[in-house]
Amino acid sequence: MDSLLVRKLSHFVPLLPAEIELLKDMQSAELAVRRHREIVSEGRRYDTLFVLLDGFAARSRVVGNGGRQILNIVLPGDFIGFPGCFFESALYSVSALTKATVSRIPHARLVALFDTYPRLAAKIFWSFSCEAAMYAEHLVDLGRRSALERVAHFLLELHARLQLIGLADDRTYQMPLTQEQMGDTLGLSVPHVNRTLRQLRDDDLLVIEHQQVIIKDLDAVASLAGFKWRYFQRFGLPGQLDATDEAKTLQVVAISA
Amino acid sequence: MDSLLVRKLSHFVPLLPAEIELLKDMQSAELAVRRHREIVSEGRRYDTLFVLLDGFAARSRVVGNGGRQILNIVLPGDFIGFPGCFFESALYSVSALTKATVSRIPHARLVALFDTYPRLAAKIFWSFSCEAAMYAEHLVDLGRRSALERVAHFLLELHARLQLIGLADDRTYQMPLTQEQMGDTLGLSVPHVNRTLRQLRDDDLLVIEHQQVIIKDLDAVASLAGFKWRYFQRFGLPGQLDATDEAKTLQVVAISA
DNA sequence: CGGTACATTGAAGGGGCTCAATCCACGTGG
DNA sequence: CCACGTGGATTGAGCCCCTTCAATGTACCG
Repeated sequence: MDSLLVRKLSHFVPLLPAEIELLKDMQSAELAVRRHREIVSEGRRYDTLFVLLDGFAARSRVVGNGGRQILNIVLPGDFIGFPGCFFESALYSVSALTKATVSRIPHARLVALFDTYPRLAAKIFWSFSCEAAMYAEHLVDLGRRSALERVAHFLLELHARLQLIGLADDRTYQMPLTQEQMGDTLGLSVPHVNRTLRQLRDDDLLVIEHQQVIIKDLDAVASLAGFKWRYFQRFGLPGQLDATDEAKTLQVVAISA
Repeated sequence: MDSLLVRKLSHFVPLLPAEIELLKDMQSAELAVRRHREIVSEGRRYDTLFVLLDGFAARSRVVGNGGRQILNIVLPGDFIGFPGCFFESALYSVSALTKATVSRIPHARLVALFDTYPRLAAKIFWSFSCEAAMYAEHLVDLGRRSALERVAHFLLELHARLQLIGLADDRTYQMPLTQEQMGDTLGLSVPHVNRTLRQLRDDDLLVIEHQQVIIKDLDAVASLAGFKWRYFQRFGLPGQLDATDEAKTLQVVAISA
């Protein structure tokens, strides 16, 4: 069975068999990370990319006055290291929200990929674009949506992302975040997150119990949140980078090598 | 003289002379865009990247209830098209805030770059990382900063970015945004932007008059806003991709090929 | 059994919004 | 040359969403 990384990437860009092999080959042995432990620390140098194989993690920044902003939630199959990994030192911390396992991809391997297998490098970078699009969506959330819309939108996005990797079924999924962590991602205080969840529950739209999200009325929640699929659409690359075009790809590799 | 694009890119990653030539060559003739005109429209397919050569532009999204969120301000030398250009249809609109001129880079040229000149492609993608980092910073703004901090931080960031391309001097720069546009980027209402600017003025920290920002007390504003350079640092690629180290670079290619 | 982590609820206050009026600079046509 | 229209800045009054502070409840764990 394919790894979650492969499964997620192929949702966006078709992967050649050789590329799947290469992805597998690039990763180190699995590495266990304990809950609350930092995988990447803000301000520190680091020269490896990670892939989250299992568990939840959060990319975050602490701000002067003691507050904290979670930039995004990292799910299994996601890369850890963009965009910070391209700077002198990490711009943000990434810490495990649950027990997690990761594998490492040495930075040098990624760089080398540009020479040896540019098309795979391109595909990986495209997945980074997807991540940037999620940031942008999050921006709209914080800038222009009410607390109710934010919470609803957040939970729907998580649902959609988890479904993509087979970790959520139709209406429910496990969601290990505390209300404090939700508040930190949505720019809300803990009590208000709580009240907002209560309202969703009272309105029979959505319940969280025992870390399980149960969406009672998907359409209503989606319309309340203004949720659209957007960045989950497939990439649009007419003809190019297409898995059915293997001959051409291999030829290119030969030339550039 | 080098173009602004080259000048900006070289701040982050060293460019080889051949790469500079190539960048120049990839761009179409200049294209004039009138104020308020959309360069890219949300939801529409489009298959070219743009480079903003002159003027200001904004990447934005309209939300259900009539509001609008500006995701970031596009300055001369910036690419237009990330991350939206990698999706079926544009995720956001980009519209000119002033009279502007752009040049086009056909999407196909960029894709081809991965085969013909992967290292330049890599550098361009690295500049996209920088953009993603700005999104993240903007997230912290909206999530965890007060109106006063937001406005101050925003104006300092613009100042720093404009200095990078030689469009701002020590303490002043031209800033063509209306208060409404500032409000749309900072998630604030027009009256409140106004009151906040007034406060900055009353405290002798910063003035805007005739579309000119005058920073009276840079240190005070910076500390108020918690402004740090962060994503303006150079990229940290020890040895690799370094223009002064071409021999080693080639060696890496040879090994990994 | 006490301790810790987290959820829940209440009361009070404030930061920022909405609504609305006014002002100002500028361009345009009569 | 002036009247008018328009886009934008400015200011005020009232209110509401969300925060802060604080207390209580509850599950789990050593």
